[in-house]
Amino acid sequence: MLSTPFSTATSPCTSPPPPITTHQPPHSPETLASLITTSKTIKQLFQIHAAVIRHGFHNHPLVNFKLQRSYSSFNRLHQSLTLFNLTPNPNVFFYTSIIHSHTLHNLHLPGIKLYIQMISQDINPNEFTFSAVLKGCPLDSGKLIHPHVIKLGFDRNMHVRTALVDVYSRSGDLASALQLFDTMPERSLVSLTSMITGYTKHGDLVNARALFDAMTERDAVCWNVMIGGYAKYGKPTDALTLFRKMMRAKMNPDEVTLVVVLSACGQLGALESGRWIHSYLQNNGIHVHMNVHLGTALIDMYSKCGSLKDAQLVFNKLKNKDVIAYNSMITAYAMHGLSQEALVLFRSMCRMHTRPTDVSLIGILNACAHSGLVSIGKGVFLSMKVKHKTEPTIEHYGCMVNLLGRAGYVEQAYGLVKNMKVDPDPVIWGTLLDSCTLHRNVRLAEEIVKFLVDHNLANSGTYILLSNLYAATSDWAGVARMRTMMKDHRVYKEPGCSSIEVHNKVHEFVAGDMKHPNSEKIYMMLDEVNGWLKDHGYAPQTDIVLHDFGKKERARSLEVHSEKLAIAFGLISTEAGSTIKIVKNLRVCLDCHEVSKLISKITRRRIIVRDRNRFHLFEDGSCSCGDYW
DNA sequence: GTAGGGTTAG
Repeated sequence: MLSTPFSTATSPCTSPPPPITTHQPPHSPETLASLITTSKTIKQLFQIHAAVIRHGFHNHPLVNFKLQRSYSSFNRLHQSLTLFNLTPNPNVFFYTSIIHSHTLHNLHLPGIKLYIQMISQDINPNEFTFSAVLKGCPLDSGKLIHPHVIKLGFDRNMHVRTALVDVYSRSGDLASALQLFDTMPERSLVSLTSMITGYTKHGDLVNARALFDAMTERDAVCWNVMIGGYAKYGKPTDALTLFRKMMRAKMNPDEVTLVVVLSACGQLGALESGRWIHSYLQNNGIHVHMNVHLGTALIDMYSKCGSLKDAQLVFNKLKNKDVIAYNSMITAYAMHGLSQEALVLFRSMCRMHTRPTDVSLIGILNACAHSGLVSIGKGVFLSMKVKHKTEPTIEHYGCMVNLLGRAGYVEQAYGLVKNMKVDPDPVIWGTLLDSCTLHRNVRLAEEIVKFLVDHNLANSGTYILLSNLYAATSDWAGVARMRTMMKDHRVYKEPGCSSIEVHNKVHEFVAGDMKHPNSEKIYMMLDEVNGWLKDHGYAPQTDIVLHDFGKKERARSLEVHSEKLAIAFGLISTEAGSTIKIVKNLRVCLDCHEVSKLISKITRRRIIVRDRNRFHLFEDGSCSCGDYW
């Protein structure tokens, strides 16, 4: 235990201060001030602070100021604030610095309170103060401070103006942001980046890209914003394309670039590209195990690309694991159906005094859902409030509804939805209807759909799910009714889409796709596969199709599900015996699941499919999900 | 002596 100058201000310091090598008289305020600035560890700072007190310089303005700043830079905001409060008549420097420290810790409201305190003490803020208080501050506070900026004439200052642009653009008031941006005395790289960030944060990638393309100079930060924008808004292919452009432009990627690119790789299931980044890190002397951001991004990428082993390797080597790193690994186990491993890791995380967050609990509940661990899941859910001090959110309820519904307790799940403290959302109704389909519970499904329609809560998913249920029970008249209703309400089914990465390139397929350059060969392969399946006595399952086709046509439409096209392409374009990895946007359908099992047996290939919810590893005729998904 | 833009988990 370190003795700090705060707890033992008058007790002797146990270790001597570092040797003094300047020609300043020993322990002059100037020497101490420069020692504070150069201290490398919090321990050194404590020692110097003790020396300051011993020599009676604790009221020296410069020394005091530097101590305040240093504590803050070592993440000791509390100590920094104590010093500030002990400072008699703090001037604008003290105020600006302590406000900035709060801002950096995302404590905007206390920062704004200090700003108000400063004004009430008749200390005039300057351009530095405004930059500090506006950085990252919420829109309503920003709007209150904006007139002060104008009144004191700092709105032409580059830093202050940029901070204002940032306040508005971050909060989505892009019109105000743009107005401030367009009337700037001059644009800077930073102000442009802030504007681009505003666009990307609100999904306007087109305007963001237009500004980005028009830039005359670019640094890593603005590349990161643009690439990250694509990654976040479901355009991972564009993110990777832009990243390659960045490399061609000889701009060195930094840690943030690689984190967002890894996220894009994960979304795409682009393992080869992800591995390339991992090698890049190793070749450039970046120690992944020392960097929790990159480590976590790699865990997430490997897990989403189906390489759980690699995710575990990175996780095990990772030093200073934080809750996000744990959550990534717990989620990885859950997605791969390894529920016990997820639970074990969760418990060991709690033992290491890392407090679980709502995401950890979502991970655990999903892990239970993927293995039908009903009573464990119920236990976790009930303990959330007491043990983990977390109020269940709609997402936790969603997990529980999924867990109960999948396991066959559909009525219990419905009861939970009716009695929960939060308003049900379309996702939770969808989950419930999905369970009705799985367990062929037409009566409850119709009751739910009637409720949704009566309360104006029905959406495209509602009709699709009920339609699937009618199809599953061969009620083709019901399917037809749904189709008419969907046409009347102009709702369309989200098209199924599967992708596969071959030789560093991602190929996408939608159902019945003929657009791929190798289409002819793919369909020939598919015919061959269908022949094998027939030889193995497989009859296509015709009950999950949405369309009211005749039996033969229904079989035909199943044959060309996007997933089968991707597998067929994988079979013709990868080495015999190698693993085929598919990523798809919807859940695996029953027929594709059966077919994948058989193909894995017939071709002796491992097939890994990542669907909307989890992984399926098909090997030698069976699936890692144990047919429970 | 004080200032503006970017990061990971569901």
